[in-house]
Amino acid sequence: MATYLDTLNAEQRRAVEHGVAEGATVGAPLLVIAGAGSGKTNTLAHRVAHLIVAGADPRRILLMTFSRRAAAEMAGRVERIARKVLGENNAAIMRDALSWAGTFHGIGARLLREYAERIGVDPAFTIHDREDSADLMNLVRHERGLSKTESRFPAKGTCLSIYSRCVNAEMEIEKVLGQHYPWCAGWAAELKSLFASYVEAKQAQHVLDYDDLLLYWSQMMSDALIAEEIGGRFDHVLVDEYQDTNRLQSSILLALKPDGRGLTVVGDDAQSIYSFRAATVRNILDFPQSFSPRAELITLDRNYRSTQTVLAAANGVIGLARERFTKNLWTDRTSAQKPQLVTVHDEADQARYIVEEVLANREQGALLKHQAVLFRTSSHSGPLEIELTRRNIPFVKFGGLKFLDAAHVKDVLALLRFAENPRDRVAGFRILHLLPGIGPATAQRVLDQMAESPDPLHALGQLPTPPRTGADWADFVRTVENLRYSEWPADLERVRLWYAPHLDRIHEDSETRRADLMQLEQIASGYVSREKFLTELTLDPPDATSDKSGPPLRDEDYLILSTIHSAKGQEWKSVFVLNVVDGCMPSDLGAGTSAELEEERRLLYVAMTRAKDDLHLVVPQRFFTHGQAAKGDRHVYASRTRFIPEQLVYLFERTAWPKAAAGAARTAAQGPKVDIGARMRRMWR
DNA sequence: ACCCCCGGTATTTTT
DNA sequence: TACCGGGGGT
Repeated sequence: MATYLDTLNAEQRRAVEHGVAEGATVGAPLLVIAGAGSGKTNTLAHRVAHLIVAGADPRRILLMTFSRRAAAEMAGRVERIARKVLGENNAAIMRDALSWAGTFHGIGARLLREYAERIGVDPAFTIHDREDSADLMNLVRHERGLSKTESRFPAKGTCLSIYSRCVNAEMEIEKVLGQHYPWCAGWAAELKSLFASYVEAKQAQHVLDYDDLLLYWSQMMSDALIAEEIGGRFDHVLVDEYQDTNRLQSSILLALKPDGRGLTVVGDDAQSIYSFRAATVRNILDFPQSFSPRAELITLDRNYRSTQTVLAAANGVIGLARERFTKNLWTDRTSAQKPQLVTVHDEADQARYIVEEVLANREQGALLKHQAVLFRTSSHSGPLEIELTRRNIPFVKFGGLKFLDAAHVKDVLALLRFAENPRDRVAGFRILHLLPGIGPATAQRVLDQMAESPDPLHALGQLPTPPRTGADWADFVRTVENLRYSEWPADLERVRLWYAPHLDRIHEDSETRRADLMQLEQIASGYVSREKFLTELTLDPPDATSDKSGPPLRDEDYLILSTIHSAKGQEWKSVFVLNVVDGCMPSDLGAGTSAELEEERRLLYVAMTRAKDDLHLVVPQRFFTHGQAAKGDRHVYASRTRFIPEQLVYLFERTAWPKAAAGAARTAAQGPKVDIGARMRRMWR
């Protein structure tokens, strides 16, 4: 009968079939503890498909994942499985089926848009990303005179982080300050009033920030009627990566399904790496006891991804964790090859080593795509990126700087957002500032006058031309008015035409930036409306940057570079981890409290468990320090990460690179050790 | 309004 | 180093 479940092991099958009986699909709450590589995604996809096959309405299934990418992948898998089982005749069920698959933030935005009128929110609200939020916080901070305090007041980013943690952890500000920002503890009262003003500013401007998408959702659920209505829309609620959710998210979940029936959460406490975002493993650990009777617990500890040797090393690392709740993973994939602990001279050699190995692997038939280089911090890949570019090896990088962070891209988006929501001052300020002759004072005045009017765009058209703006002003006003009623995607062309002269004026390299804007236009054409485009782009920015601009290299082969955070849930045949030294892993900045240190340990564990066949941990011995001339040689010696102490080294094969003989031959070719040119120049300084 | 210079400082990970 | 914010001059 259900032969499509035959590929699953006993535990996976239990997880898939839980609560599904003859004629019924909604069962008691379920917690699946799924170790790395234990077929978690596959199990969850099969569960959803199984529910549908058993009669659940796919439009009444809410599936929340950590990232949009994961949601899309999951929806695709579910559809493939279900279509196969249902046969083409019944496959119509699957049309637009899993419409409620997304991130907490994405689903929140959608629900809030829908319920806006009932909760007194403008349905045309725009969403601030992290940077916009920081800008607004800064604005308020200045208005309140907090930028000129006697002793230094926390910077805008810090203020926003504190605010964010209060919201997401559902914690009092005093407690947050004490636990996470002790150096700001003296400012509690000022911060409180700052946050009050920040909230008022957001409301006046019809703007929500990331945290609001959860907070408003959660608040909306405290109304019994609305809670019942929204909860009643879904028979099943499934959450992936539950270890990386925060208290606010768990409140929402409990409000959706107070008795837990129809609720499934999946996660692995050993892979919890987002506590800086207020995620707490308590959510997953306390889940079973949150209901009565308690939630069913199923553990998946058979790993299908990695070889036994890779797993042994990863288990070794996580085995030293201070506290741990999950069992060791096991596998029957044997291998003679232990993971490698490779000592190299410095970061430049690290890059050369990786290029050499990657190319050797490719000669052996492994696509570049099946290999990945992981690192703690986005900037760690700098030297490698240079080497890859030099050797003409295509790569795509995940994490770190985003396409959307580029000034010119933000300008264009700001104009669109301003047209969509003319009360959005951050957008308005940014766009007004582009006009020659308009500085902070004029921009402020314009926005103030707009804010007073019930129809801000009309008010804008009525304003006298500010001095020294000339034709640019009329041009601007006309463009905004034309954008008032969106024609999508034609809006974007309007914006581009308006922006072009400013781009040329402001930026030297307008040519390359123009290419980015063309790419943006390409992305935009994939969205059905301006509102959708702006919302989704904010909630799910394109997360890869490649070395080539232009259309993403879809079919081509390329090497993956990724922060460990962005590598979550993924796997590759070969994995290289950069800078496995103290100071990078753990990061100097994250080694403060023991909780932070434990999270850094899990981070290394996550990195290691991404590897299927080969794992290379690279340990550069020497780091050039920052803050010196380009050819300076001030450096520090680094030591292997404390997470792999002597007692674990036997789990690895230790190698050094370059091999001694090759090294001797190479020295001469290794680029100038003595920079004669620099010496000559220095003679005259 | 805008440009330039100076001094202080933070510096990760992401929806 | 790089970036920001402030101050001062045009």
